[in-house]
Amino acid sequence: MTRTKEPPGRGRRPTIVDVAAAAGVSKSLVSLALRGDRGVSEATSARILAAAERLGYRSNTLARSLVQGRTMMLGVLLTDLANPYHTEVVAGVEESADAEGFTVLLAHGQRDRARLARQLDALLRLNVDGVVVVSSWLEPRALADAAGRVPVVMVGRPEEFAPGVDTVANDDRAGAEAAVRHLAELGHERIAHLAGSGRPASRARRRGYQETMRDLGLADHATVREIGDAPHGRERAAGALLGTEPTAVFAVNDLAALAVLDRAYTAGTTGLSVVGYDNTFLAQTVRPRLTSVDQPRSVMGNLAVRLLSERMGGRTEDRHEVLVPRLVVRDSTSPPGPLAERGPQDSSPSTPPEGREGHRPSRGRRTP
Amino acid sequence: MTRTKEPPGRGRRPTIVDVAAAAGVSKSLVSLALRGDRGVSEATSARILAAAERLGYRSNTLARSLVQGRTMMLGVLLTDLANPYHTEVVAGVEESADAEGFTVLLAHGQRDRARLARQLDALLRLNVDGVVVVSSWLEPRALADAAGRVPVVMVGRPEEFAPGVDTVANDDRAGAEAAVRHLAELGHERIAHLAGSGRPASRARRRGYQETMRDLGLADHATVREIGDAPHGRERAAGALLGTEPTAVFAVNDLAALAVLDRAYTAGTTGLSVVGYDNTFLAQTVRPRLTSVDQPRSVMGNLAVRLLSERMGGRTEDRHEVLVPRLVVRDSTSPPGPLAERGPQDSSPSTPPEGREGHRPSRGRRTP
DNA sequence: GTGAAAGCGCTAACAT
DNA sequence: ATGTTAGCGCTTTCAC
Repeated sequence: MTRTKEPPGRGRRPTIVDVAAAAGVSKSLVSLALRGDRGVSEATSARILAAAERLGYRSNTLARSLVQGRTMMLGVLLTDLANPYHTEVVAGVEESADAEGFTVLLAHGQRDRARLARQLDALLRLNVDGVVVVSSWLEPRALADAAGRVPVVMVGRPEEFAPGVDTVANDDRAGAEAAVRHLAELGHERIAHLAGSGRPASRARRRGYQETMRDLGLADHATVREIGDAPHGRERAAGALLGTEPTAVFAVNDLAALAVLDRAYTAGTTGLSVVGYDNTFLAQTVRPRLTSVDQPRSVMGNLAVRLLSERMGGRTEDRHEVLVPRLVVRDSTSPPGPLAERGPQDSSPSTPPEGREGHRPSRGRRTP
Repeated sequence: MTRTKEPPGRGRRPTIVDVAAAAGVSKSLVSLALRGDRGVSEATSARILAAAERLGYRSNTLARSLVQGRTMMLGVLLTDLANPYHTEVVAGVEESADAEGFTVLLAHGQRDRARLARQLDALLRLNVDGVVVVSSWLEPRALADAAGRVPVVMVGRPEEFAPGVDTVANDDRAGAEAAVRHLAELGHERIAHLAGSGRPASRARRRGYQETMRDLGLADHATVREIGDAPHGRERAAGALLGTEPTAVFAVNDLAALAVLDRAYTAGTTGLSVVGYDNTFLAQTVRPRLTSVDQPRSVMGNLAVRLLSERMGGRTEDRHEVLVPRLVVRDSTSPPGPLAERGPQDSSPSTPPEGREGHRPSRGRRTP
């Protein structure tokens, strides 16, 4: 029996049944017409659409998803909203998701494993059709667990590969190597490294630094300081590193690079070269503009969605994509020597202050 | 009849019915036990929980929400993921939402009105219980529309108040005034303004600038350049502004302030004072550290959630909260004169390089 | 071309 | 304390 149980007054939102009543048809027809199923006569279809419009009808995603068993939603779980690296990956995800007709929902877990797990759970309960995890903080266990229910891809370097979870990462080792080689080519020998703590990506960069120093015969000059958890850990470690009197520093990321420049400035040190990592917008915003290793963030986001669709399409073997980073050279690196400090120099607004490229991007792929 | 229609094999996720079958009880009992309803005997409850655990059961939010008529989800719609001002507001929203048991879903609309509207629509179709819009780009029309279905609060200065929509904003006029007065107190007279284009917040800051200049008897020195839409619009406008030879600049936001410093540096200008707005982390990251007007972002986020709960609690009159910003003084402002340039100076890591406060935060409230 | 009926997974009366 | 029954709003056979 198709009827309205109460006048569709303020508060109750119109349902398909209300539209049906208003148009004088059955609710099945409304459902069909609304999704443009041809097989509904022009006339009725028009009548139905008009009624829907008039009532301000909007489909209830919950109800539809419940019956269809899929939501056309992709969940993105991220650790750090404040990190431009992460948000640019998200932009890539959104771009591809849009193209495939998915709606993207973001969940933010902070740097808190428990919270991250809760947010992931919330996404799963919502029955998103796939999840992109932009974080290496989530425990492999939780990740694998989620992958048992829905396609999951993680962007970033995992502590260990979780079965069923695809990954997209950049080659941190190669990025570190490019940074160190750039400095060595400029003539630096005393190249120090300001390292991150613990996370897999940091470790890989550090390893890349050390191996490259060794390969270049500069192993004796290798010096590492690790950023601690304490407040101002970055500045403190940077200060300690400068105490060893390097002529150049490869920093684990752009913020660390800024801390080095900050300490150098404070100490009156001059002519120090610094390379960052991630090539966030900071790198082109601060003075001196930062030489930095760029990861192809939006490509990584695109790729994540592609991997998800492949899984939905039935792929079962795990896939681990590794993209090649490229060095972007700007003003924070120059040959060693006390004269290296730069004075004012024009970079007119009509010539965008972009860096010269070092490496060309390319892609590696491997399937264990 | 409680039975499983097919073996809960790989692929089909276990439902409450599966758990019921496994525990040998009815599905209602499972529902009750799962939500810890006392009124279920210890023994059965334990049996049910065990079965659920064993099957890896997780409730289906879709189904629950459909019947309950609410989702315990809050939607946050934001314009610009890359803007730290926005993300810090979001952090405030998350904090309060967590405390009230809501899950927060973020939707990202870019700076695109159409996309923004689509994302809002997606949130509504999901039946979120409330929406926080962190953006002043969405059309008042769409906003009011949404407010007709669910509580909506917008954070930011609206083009016009949309009926049914609460707002939370900072007093841009007062912030601008604080900035200009600070510069005047330092002895500046030739204080110029690098203005934003169009948006209500920019307009209010510009007005604040002009009125304060007038009040200080400096109207004759008031000079404004507006940032255009062209690429490098910021740098171009900053350059033009410097052409008028001000001794100080009040910039519409931190990025604009950086553009001014950049142009000044390039031109070899020395001793220029610059004040930014928003006090993003950039302000304390770059050299010189930026004097900037701070908005109480997390408080704004908290407040947004409070307004939402009030609406859910039945409030019907609109509410428009206006928070008072405060000036944070750092190194980019000093008395006028060519000698004002700063050399290296210690700010040891043990003394956090925080700014001295100008104004104290406080709160205004108004209900039309 | 259109309508009736069954159900998605869950909760919430209402029985027993 | 436990089971039965009716939906939530929608899609989807399957008749007419």
